[in-house]
Amino acid sequence: MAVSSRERVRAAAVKLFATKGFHGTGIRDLAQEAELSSASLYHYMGTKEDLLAEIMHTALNRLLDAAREATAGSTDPVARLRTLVALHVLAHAVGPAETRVVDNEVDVLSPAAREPVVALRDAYEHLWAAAIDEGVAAGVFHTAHPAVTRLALLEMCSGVARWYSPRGPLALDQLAEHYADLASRALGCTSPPGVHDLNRCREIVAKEWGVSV
Amino acid sequence: MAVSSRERVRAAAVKLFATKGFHGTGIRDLAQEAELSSASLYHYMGTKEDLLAEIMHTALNRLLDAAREATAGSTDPVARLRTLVALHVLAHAVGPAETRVVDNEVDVLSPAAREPVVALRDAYEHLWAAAIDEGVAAGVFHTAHPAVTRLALLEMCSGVARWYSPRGPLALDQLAEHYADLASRALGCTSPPGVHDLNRCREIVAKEWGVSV
DNA sequence: CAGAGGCTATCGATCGATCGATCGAACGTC
DNA sequence: GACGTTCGATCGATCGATCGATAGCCTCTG
Repeated sequence: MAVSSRERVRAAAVKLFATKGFHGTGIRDLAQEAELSSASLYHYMGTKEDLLAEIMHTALNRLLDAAREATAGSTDPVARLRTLVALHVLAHAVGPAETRVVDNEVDVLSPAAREPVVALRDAYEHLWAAAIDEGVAAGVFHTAHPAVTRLALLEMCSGVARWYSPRGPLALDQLAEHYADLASRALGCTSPPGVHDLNRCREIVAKEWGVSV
Repeated sequence: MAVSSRERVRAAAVKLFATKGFHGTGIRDLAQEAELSSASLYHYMGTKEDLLAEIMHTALNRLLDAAREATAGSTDPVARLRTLVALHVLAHAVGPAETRVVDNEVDVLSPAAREPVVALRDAYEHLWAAAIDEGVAAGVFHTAHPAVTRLALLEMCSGVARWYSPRGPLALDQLAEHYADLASRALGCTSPPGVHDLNRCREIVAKEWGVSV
């Protein structure tokens, strides 16, 4: 067997939840996509909501781990933020389905299931907040409302998952670099682009997401 | 009767579609929110999908009309783009529910119902594209990939509907101005902020959305 | 080595609940 | 009596989930 049933169920859920939404995806849709009976589905998952929550956990943990690894050891706030932007954009470009599920379906979780997911998201956003705040404190970023700017940039970068196509004219590394430039400029960054290691981001994405970038 | 049943049905749909999603909202949920029986709902709508499509049409037409009115007569691309950004942000801040429905539920429409909605959205985005392209041609904007930058800025501004709260520390006009600054900077705008008339945007939003801004 | 027992993976059939939608009837107003 | 508005009752379809059963495989035992 090339891929296990467990993996097929997960892949089916990511694909269908992303395109049709959680409530728009039926158990029978899932079963058909995974090439299993609807009864067999329950051998690999708890409830439909459990399946959604599990997808969100793995996706957010992967993003958080990747972000920590990519910025580890970097003290320059400008380079760190550019790295965070590039990684975020790459992740959303190579795994748009998973990302859309995480971004759009959080509200369908029950409060008990939502809480740890939101905590993971907050931990991730804290990396951005720290880089921005340090840059402002160091005088390399200039923004009147750092928290608002952080949200604006995050939304800007997450939007990539809603429109990017690998068949478009832009290669992945150009896309990531362009977004890093947009973010730097929006933050009023006066210093030169600096050396943030885009190749390191590509390697991490390739490793964590299991794709060639 | 303070508000007509027709208005209550529409308001209920906007609220519930925004918070629970189209497929997550049942006919009976709609009826309860509108204080009507589920049978009476059908006196004011066609199918549930018709109701969704009608909401999207009115919302997008309003945004498109407001954008055209706000930028009418303005020849300066910088001022025009700042106006578009400010208007977009204000609209998403005062009507987040309607906006989220338009942004998140387009895919649930059948192809026949989706087509005119997408056409409206394309017409609106064309206003942005024209302002950006003219600014690049005039040498006041500097961006290597204008189309990508347009998408990035649109996503950034639409994101406001996902987090803004009127109880936050930022007033609406500060928010709009801040986003105009972010967009100008991201576009590599070198000229001074210029005179884009934020008050005009506020008046248009107040008129079209029926709220005090 | 035979075979009993248990474990994993799968299924068809079916459960009660809810879905979107429709019907005929009753209400009040002109 | 015609019209606009509302409703209770109910339709067939589909929902998420569970049931008991089966087929294949591994392990332990005599």
